[in-house]
Amino acid sequence: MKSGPDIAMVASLVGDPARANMLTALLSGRALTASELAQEAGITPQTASSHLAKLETGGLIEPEKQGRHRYYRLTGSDVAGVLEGLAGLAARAGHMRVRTGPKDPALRRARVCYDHLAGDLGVQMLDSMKRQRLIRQSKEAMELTGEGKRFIAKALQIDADALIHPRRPVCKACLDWSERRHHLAGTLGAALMERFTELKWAARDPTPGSRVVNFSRNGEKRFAALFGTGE
Amino acid sequence: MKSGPDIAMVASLVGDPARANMLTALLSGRALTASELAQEAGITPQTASSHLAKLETGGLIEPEKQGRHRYYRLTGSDVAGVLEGLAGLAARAGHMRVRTGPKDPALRRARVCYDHLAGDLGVQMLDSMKRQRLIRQSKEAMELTGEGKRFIAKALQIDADALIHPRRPVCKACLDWSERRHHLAGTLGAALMERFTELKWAARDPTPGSRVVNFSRNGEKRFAALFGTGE
DNA sequence: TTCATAGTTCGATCATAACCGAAGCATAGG
DNA sequence: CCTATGCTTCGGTTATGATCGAACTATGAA
Repeated sequence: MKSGPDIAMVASLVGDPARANMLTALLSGRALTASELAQEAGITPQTASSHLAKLETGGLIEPEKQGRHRYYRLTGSDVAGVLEGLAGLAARAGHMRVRTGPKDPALRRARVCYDHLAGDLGVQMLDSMKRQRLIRQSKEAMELTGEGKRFIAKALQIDADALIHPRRPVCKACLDWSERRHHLAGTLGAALMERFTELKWAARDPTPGSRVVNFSRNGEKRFAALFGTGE
Repeated sequence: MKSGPDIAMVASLVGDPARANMLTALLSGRALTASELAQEAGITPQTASSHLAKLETGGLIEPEKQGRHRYYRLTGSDVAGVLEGLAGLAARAGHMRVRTGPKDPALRRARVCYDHLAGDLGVQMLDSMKRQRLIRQSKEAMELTGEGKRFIAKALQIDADALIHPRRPVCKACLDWSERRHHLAGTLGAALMERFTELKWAARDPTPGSRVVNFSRNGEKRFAALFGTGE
């Protein structure tokens, strides 16, 4: 009787708190070992192993053997997209996890969303780029303008032509769960994030599963000079 | 320790097969009564009532009382988007539901995806519109061209300016799980689907939770004349 | 070789939640 | 009023699956 993809199968994989914690940790875009993920989820390695096997056969993550470690990563950005979508629904319904930790404000200010910048600063950046006409939003379409291309070349040494990718857009709006507005994804979003870390304006928090991005004093100033809100 | 939206909460709601069936039925865009949804999921009304209450407090569906009936609908197209995303992941991993029913081929040919056309014909239509330069896809951006505006006005009496909506794009690519390619969503996609039914080219299958779209003989011919593949 | 660490498999326990029968409200229509 | 229908609440049963202890395999280091 029933046909079509078995969405309950996939959703139930994400529906377990331990697995959801693991997947959220992997949203950082980094590959993590089985034990790191176990710690992240607050469970023993045995239990984690069982969960990871399920996630793997479910096609959500893929392993990479390296010595005696097994590194796991998300199988693609489409998985990340669905996870972010679920986060959006949860945030909209006001279903936050109760234990709000000390890192929460930092997470809301700046975090990595798979491979690009999200949070308050991420939203600010996209806003500013639109205001400065570096990005044009016509209807739903987002595009880097000529001025935008010159801007990223001059200020950040990013070649716009190098951003073109067969399977991924240059500019893409990504809904930010903490701000409930859009930030910039796509190859441009990824390139900018990479540039910020290269320039040491910002660095990912070193703790394994963390998505927090810490801006240096100088980096924050430079960032504000380019994308500041106080015009 | 943990912070952020509770994605496990939402995902586990979708993760139960009975609830997933209900949600999939609601993907048709129609509002369905509690008993229709119970039948759709193959469970008794008591059980369904409990599930529906959970989905409601989870913010995925909303009720509307009408006499002694309670009609339920999805709370928004963002919910539909996440459900389609999950379907995409399931299809990619090859996790189809085993019981492939007789309606399956019809479902793959043409179905409604919330409020627009999906399936083989939906993908064909978008392809054809691009080929005819009615829609231009620059990088990731999709836009209705001038020629496209004239075309929909002349052939289908759709006013392009009336499609502009503050919170919804005109053209939007939506991943099709059965074809693994994009079809057309957005206000234009919805308007086209509406036009097809008004013109009696196509009609939704009358059985409650069905997403199947049946084209009439004449409708299929007219559709092919506009968006046919055999050029 | 021996030891330590990373990860898995097995078995048993235990809690959650899906399910239905029966009874209880509410609305519509006589 | 009474009756039928749509839906919900309550209680008890049952099954699934998350969890961990213990034992096992594999890789690397000494």
